[in-house]
Amino acid sequence: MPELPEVEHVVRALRRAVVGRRIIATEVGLPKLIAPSSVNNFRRKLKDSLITGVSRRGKFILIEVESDRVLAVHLRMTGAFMILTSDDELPRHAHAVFYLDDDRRLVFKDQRQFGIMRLVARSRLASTKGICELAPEPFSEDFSIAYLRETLSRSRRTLKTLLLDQTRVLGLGNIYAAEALFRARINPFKIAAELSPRRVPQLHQAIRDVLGAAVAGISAKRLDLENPNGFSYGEAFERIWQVYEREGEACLKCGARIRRMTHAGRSTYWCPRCQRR
DNA sequence: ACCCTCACCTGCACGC
DNA sequence: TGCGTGCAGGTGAGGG
Repeated sequence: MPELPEVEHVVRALRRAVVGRRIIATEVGLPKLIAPSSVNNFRRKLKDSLITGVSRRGKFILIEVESDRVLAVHLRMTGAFMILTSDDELPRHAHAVFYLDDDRRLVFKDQRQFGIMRLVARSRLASTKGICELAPEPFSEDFSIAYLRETLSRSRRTLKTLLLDQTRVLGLGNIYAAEALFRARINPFKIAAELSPRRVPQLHQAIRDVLGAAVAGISAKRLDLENPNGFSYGEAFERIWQVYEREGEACLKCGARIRRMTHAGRSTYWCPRCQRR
């Protein structure tokens, strides 16, 4: 489910919940989750490790453990962490369980089984495939207007597709890509290289605004991993969705009917009046 | 190098 | 009730 703001929320919640805890034992019920590592190797390397920090790179959650290793986790569509006490029942699709030294369990569940976990040496993280190709963090100085202008100018893909490419623009997914384009009043089917240079700053600002507002909106909900009930991502920041899942509804800015089209395999929503070609 | 389509999975909502 | 279809917030492999 998650795009960068949701991942950031999980990182903060994990930080509160597990930093300083030691992993006593690990169980993995879905070997492909941690492939190509073997389950035995994975368990052995994590055994008795202190969790020293939790950070993020793009949509990867980085759980730092002793002996300078990092557990890089990607939630993909349906991955989620939760904290259980020793007598809570395991939820469906719980594929990895980390037993902590305070009698709680950190559980990774994933209905669609797309999520991945890789235990890598900290020194090799930056050169790890899947991570080394990622674009600059959207709130870093490296993600500048000049960077975006240069990136757009080199692509003949549509803006919608380009915004979903994590090696070009980091952090957006299908919802926030649509929201950012709406906010910038740019048509999703516009060829990236053909976007007028004077509109690049608007798009740049819209990307940061959408991601920033979502991070703030989720953070204000003060959700944590110990109380997963009642936690629906959609619910957490639904109010800021202005076009996503609003096909046929009136545009909040101009009243025209929001349209939806399948493009590059994904639903794309836009306002035909605010976001003319 | 680029870009598209499909594949990876389960589950849910919908129409017949 | 069941069954088929389409859809879901992500990405990677493989092909043109």
